[in-house]
Amino acid sequence: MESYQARKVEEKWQKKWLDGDVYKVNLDDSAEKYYNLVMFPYPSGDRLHIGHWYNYGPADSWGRYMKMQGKNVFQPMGYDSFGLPAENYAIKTGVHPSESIETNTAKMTDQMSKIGAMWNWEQSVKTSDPSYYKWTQWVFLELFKNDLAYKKKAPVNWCPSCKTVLANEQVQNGSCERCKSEVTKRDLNQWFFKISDYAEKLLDHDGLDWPAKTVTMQKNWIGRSEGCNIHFPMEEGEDLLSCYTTRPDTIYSVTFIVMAPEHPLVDEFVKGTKYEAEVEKVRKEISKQSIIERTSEGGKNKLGAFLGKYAINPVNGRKLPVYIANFALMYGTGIVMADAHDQRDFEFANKYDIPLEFVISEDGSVIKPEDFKGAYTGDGILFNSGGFNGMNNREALPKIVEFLQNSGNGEATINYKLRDWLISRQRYWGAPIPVVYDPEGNAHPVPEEHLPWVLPTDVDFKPTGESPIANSKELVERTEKIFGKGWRPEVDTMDTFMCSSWYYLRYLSSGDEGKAFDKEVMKKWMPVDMYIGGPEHACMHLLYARFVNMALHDLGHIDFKEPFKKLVHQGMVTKDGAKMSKSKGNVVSPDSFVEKYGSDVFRMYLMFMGPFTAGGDWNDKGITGIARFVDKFWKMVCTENEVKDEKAFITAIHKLIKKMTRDMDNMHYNTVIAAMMEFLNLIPKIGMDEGSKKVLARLMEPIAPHLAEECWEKLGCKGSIFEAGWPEYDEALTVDATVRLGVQINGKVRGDIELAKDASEDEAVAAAKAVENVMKYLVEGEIIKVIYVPGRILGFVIKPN
RNA sequence: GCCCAGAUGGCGGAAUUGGUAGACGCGCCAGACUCAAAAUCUGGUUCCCGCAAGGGAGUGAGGGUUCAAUUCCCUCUCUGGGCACCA
Repeated sequence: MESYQARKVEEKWQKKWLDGDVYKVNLDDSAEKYYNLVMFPYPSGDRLHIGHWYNYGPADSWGRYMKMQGKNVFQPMGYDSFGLPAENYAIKTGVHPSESIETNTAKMTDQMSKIGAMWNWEQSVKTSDPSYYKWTQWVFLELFKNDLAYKKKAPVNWCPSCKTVLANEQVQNGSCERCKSEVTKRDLNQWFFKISDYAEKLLDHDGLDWPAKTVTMQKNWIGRSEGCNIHFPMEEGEDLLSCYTTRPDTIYSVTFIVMAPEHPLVDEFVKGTKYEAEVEKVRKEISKQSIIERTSEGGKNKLGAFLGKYAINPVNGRKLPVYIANFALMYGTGIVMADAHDQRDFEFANKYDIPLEFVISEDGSVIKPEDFKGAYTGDGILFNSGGFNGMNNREALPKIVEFLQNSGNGEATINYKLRDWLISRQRYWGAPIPVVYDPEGNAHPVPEEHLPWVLPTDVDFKPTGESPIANSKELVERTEKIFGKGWRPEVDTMDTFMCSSWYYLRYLSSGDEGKAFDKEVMKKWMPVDMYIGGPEHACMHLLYARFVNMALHDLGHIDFKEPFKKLVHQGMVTKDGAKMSKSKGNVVSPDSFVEKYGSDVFRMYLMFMGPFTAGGDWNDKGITGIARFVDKFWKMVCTENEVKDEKAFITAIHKLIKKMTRDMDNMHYNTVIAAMMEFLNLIPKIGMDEGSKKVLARLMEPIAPHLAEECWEKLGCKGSIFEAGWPEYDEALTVDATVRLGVQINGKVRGDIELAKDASEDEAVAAAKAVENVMKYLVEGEIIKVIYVPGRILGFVIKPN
């Protein structure tokens, strides 16, 4: 018998699928909709790597499983084609990105079709197409017009290698998320989105079926903290220093104040005084510190300077010297009350000889900082705290807030770590920010009729740190022609995360150039039912997309708040337990394996390696097991066979459907495949029924689509396998007539017995006593307890004689 | 430092609500076919003792609850991920 010819078969079906309309979607179909979305790739010139396959293969299997259940599945695919990868590739090869994007996406589309996935290419998008970024610009303008976008001069993250600014989310451990270079700070005039306005809404994940870990990561990133602003009057003058604290219970211990070096009041305080020179010097030193030095690692090196001013503690009148300090950030109010109950303050005070006082101790007895090596950060009983003496500090906390509030010296406040989203980029290959400036320098939106506000081509796109399109004559001429002499265009482009924050809506427009998206179609199709992609996007893309979606909702454009109902992250494929990387030289390239075994086998082996969300370890030889299985399956279909044991066969097939259904529901593809293997191993014993071959083919459809179709055809079936759908099982038929169960004596297995599934305890005990090895132990003592769990276990507890 | 996830044979990994640990696959061993090899097929394969029947140990380490623990509780070690001077 001929072995399964994977390549020939797959080529045949891929052609049929591309030419036919089985996989085309009718968005108006009345069947239950299912929006199955995978994070789209950026197009590179390279072949698909194993990560692509691990993402797209199993995701397609999920879509097929939904389609087998009769749902109208929408499974689009497109390209995140603006951005650094495409631009860097263009710089390297000298080919203009707009050209390389065309060739690379065409190549990639071809490869992705060879996975044998049912992508809806008719609804594809490319974020760098003017017909797409026209609407990205429209979204920007909607935010701008509604006060959710603004331009501001601020110290921002700068990547010296990428020569552009980065959003906070793109800085990881002080390094650029993309190129790993160390990020520095620069004062620049940049565009921001007010994502911080949405902090509270973004914290709410109710109704979302997301991994708990991702939700936690977003919550930590947003960083809500409840505290209190306390106002300290200056010794001289009218200024009030407002300090944010989560520990108002330590207010009586405050002995000094620290301010962020960037705080605008610092200049006011030292200008023209004898402290100015020293403060300037220290500030310069701090500004030279990298983010890492100033934050995590620099924790040991406290640095600051006295401003020559004093504030007054409103609760006890103490005179508090005011300092700048490197550890004080522009978070909260940028001013911090400092005391001996905080480790950082404690270290700073020791370095600069500032007095310290405790107000909390374990039992309320008076303790002195001089007797301690570090801060007292624990809880306890208050002392030297006016009317709050003797109280537990945590119980006193709300009362102190109330006291401050009543005396006008403070109020409860909530702070978030989430900062506004910086979207300007000083790079060429991105959507131009659709803003122009009048001769006075005021920003104006480019009216919608002039969208797309196209990216000029008459520039050198190599990054210099200045925006490349600043040198475009065409852009300036265009601006002056439309708006008048002296008007100037914005020359920064948008963060590509902006492009990808709404693409799932654009897919549903079917490329309509007249509007961003179709309200009616969206009403039916959104939110996305299943979103599959890497966990690295937890605090970037997934946060931005939720924000943009919520903003569009609040502006009345769409009627759903959350874009992604269910989210799943695929795991990582490793080689010998290690991350694959070019530098380690342990990268597995899919091509040769796909060439040799076919796409079904390759996809199935990836799914077989481990649970989808956990990933797995690639083994060059392991894939042969799947190849053998596919061949075995094909031969089983081609061989005439008959059932040898009717009862056992029926039970086995119903059990198989049940197990595969349950494991498919949970994306446990590894055990789905194992179940089918087990069934095939059973056939020599129980036989195989001709009619049931069709059932097996249907079960294989999601995980090995080419093979399934070929078998379907071979078995003489007409029409799409999807019309037959996913097989159903009868629960009553999944139960074996007899069960084998272990017999335990004092917790140790001493034998096993075969019983009718509903055997009584007496029958079970009788059967057990017939087992010689069981009896051997039973006679050694007196049975004091029998545990019988039908179908599971029979246990004896005996007391030795 | 804080938070989360995990640790099971030579390897990847299975194990409904606590109920015969090691499914399935790789690898390995033996056999069949072959002049031979590959491919394929059959059997075996957690470790230790034993010809076998069987016994002992065993799911990162140590304790606990239970007739029974990979599963529940406590302590610890290691690995991966995230956050990190956020007052």
